[in-house]
Amino acid sequence: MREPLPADMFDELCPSSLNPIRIGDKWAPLIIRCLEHGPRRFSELRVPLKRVTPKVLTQSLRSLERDGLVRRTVYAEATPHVEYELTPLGRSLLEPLAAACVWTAEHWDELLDARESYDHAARLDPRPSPRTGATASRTPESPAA
Amino acid sequence: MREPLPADMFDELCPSSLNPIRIGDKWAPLIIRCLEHGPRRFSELRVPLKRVTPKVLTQSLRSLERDGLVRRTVYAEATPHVEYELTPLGRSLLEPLAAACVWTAEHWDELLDARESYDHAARLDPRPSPRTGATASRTPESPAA
DNA sequence: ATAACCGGTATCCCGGTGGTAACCGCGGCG
DNA sequence: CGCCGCGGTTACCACCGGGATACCGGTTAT
Repeated sequence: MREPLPADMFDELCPSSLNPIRIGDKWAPLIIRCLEHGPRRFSELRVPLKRVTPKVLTQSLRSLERDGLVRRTVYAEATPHVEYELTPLGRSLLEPLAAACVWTAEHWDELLDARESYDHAARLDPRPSPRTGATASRTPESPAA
Repeated sequence: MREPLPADMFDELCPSSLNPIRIGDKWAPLIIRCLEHGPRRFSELRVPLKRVTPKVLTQSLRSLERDGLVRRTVYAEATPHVEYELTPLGRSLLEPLAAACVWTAEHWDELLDARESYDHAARLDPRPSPRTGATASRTPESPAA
């Protein structure tokens, strides 16, 4: 809980942006998962989210704060700092978020295969004008070539 | 299944764009729900999705097709037409999609309240420079006024 | 012949998201 | 004193999603 977040928490190739199931803006789900096990400071979050610039991280955090999913607390003690943590409302998102992760884990390969074959077919058949790509099941029109 | 889709299937104020849980692009979840009970033709989909221009609807359908979630079939019979239907992979999305809908239904009010009070506070306190907005819990710095 | 329907495309445009880089005030510390 | 880390902010900019409008080629209906 207090141990620092691992810098490689998110795979470089993490397909969150390609994932059909999304929560909030581009980085919101990753932020939520970073906060899953307790409050975190801004600079702590920057470790696993090293691809996120401070501006964008601030934007995302503000948006989450606005939606009541994250609470921002300023500690003005000797060493002042800021902590972000999930509100109960934010915690309630963990469940559907986990469900989304499960779906992705289970079907990611299928989705990638589908994309690959779709793109492959599109390269072979750069749809002339009336889209002859997807062959009809009954009485297909004459295929190209 | 073969009865036409209701034109008012989606509320004018349907907050899908504000929903923190999203699937695919802006219209994808609505399209998926339109296809939930059987194949649909392009012009059938345009009825409930009347706010979606044909270009954008085509884009969304192509994207879903590319991801293997929707199958596009051209029937070149006497009266040629096109049908879209969910693939098994697309059907598997219905479950997390429903979970997302449940979450939104349960927490929509909380989220709206949070936004309202956040925006209200922001108007009262147009953050001067160092953000004094969120009061610290211990040893808060002197609040404005 | 002509009009309508179907399933889209083509073109233009606009706004928002997200990225880069630089800078900032504050406090602590060597 | 100067510098660093913290937690950002500001300015600028490129890209892309999405919207508006118009058009299109084929087929059927009138």
